[in-house]
Amino acid sequence: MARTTGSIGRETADAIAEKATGLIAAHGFAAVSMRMIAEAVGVKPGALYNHYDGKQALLVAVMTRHLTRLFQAWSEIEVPEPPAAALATFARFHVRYHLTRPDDVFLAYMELRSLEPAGLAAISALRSQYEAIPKAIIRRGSAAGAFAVDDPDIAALAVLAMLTGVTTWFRPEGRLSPAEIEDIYVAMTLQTVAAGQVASAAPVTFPGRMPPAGADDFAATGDGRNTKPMRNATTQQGLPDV
Amino acid sequence: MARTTGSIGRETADAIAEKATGLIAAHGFAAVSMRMIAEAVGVKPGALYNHYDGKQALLVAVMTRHLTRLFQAWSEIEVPEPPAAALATFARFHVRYHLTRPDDVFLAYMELRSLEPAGLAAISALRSQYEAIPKAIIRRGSAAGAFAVDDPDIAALAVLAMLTGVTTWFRPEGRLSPAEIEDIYVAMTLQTVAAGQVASAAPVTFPGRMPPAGADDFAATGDGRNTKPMRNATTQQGLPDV
DNA sequence: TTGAAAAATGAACACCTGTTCATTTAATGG
DNA sequence: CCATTAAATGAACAGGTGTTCATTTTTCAA
Repeated sequence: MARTTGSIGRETADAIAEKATGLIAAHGFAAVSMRMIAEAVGVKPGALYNHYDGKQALLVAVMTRHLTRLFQAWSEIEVPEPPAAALATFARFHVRYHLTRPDDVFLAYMELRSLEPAGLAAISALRSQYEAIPKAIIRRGSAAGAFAVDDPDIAALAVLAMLTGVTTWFRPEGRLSPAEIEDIYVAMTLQTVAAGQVASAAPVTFPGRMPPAGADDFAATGDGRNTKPMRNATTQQGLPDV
Repeated sequence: MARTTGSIGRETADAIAEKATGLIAAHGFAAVSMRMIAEAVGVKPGALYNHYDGKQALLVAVMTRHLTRLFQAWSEIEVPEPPAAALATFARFHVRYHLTRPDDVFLAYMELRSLEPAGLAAISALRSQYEAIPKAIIRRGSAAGAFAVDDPDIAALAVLAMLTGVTTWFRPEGRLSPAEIEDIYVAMTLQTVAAGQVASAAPVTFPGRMPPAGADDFAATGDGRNTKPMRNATTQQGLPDV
């Protein structure tokens, strides 16, 4: 025998994934070429194909790597039993992870559209698995009366969106430290699902057509969305259809 | 004189913007070619340049069109005086608009990275102007004691992220109608900023390194983010630095 | 109907894309 | 040290990119 697999190749493969993550997060998958990635790594384009089967495979690898790490990190967390404490723990974890590796998170959430069917199915499954964490906590807390939400699953998705949004404005040189940001988001998360308040106060009057009459040939673009007329629901009063 | 400007050109220009919006929202700016847009419109690629100066100018035009419409729609809304009602009105407006024109919203939030400096400055300014709406409401409600938030501006951004996130899972054929979804999100928004509760209960124990030790050459990718060590803040207890 | 201007065409351009492959370089177990 | 294999190279490929421009077609005011 002679040279063993992965002696130096593992390092290069990691470097490729790392540089690709940064570039794709910054410019988008389609905007980043294999030549750009190769140059960032310090290698010629052809070398990338010794480590990944192609651009699409690289994207799948990068996303899988991120989600695997995310699960690994969560599995190491000690989650307290009470729903409120559990949700607080999750919120803190999620925000901290996002502030630590914003590129990975951003990429995994944004480039699903760049995945071909095979990879999409795999990554979507992992993503759903992660979303199941806050869903389970909120469902449990809701059933136990610790939380009061209209719809536990939607509340979980709303909380996730809120927490994930931190990456859109966070700058390390900003006025708040990561720890302070964590505290703020944990508090807001708990408030969002908190029991003991009637939130739907103040009936809202909401006049006016909503979608400003745009080009009249707009309908041609519609893909069938929003065809169901909006009907007034329980807490609404006199809200005209759109 | 002869033929007047915009006789038929306005329609084509609108069709181009409309088709471009849908395609870019679906595949990303870089992944959509001028030839794809032209074909969707039913025209040859060269014709696009009779209406827009180029691909970049088209993106700027599409975003400006969306934000202009958004402001126009908001300006037609009657906003009640009390902060809670005002915020509820904004939340309902925001969710409804997003459910009505998800492509425009998604594109405007996601393709900022595809803008060159000139266009970026213009669009960012409009975006900040929109974010100022909930910021002002929450600041006012916070000062008046109607809301209790740690940081009004961050609360506004968090609420916006939460509301905008509705587009990531909404499907018109889903089990909830748009009106029901509006109600749920309005309620959650009000809860998020609600006064009268101590949310920061349950001290969280949070062991373990957070960023799972990845490639050791990761530092090379860092762009300076997260260099400040995380320090424990007020509501935290025994949370180790990352 | 005529003439001028707007709009669309079709072909061409220089360049960039992902990917391949025979060849060369480098590392390592025996 | 040497044979073997991993890894990197450099050149090439077929096709796609944004954009241009002279020409043709369409529209409408006079």
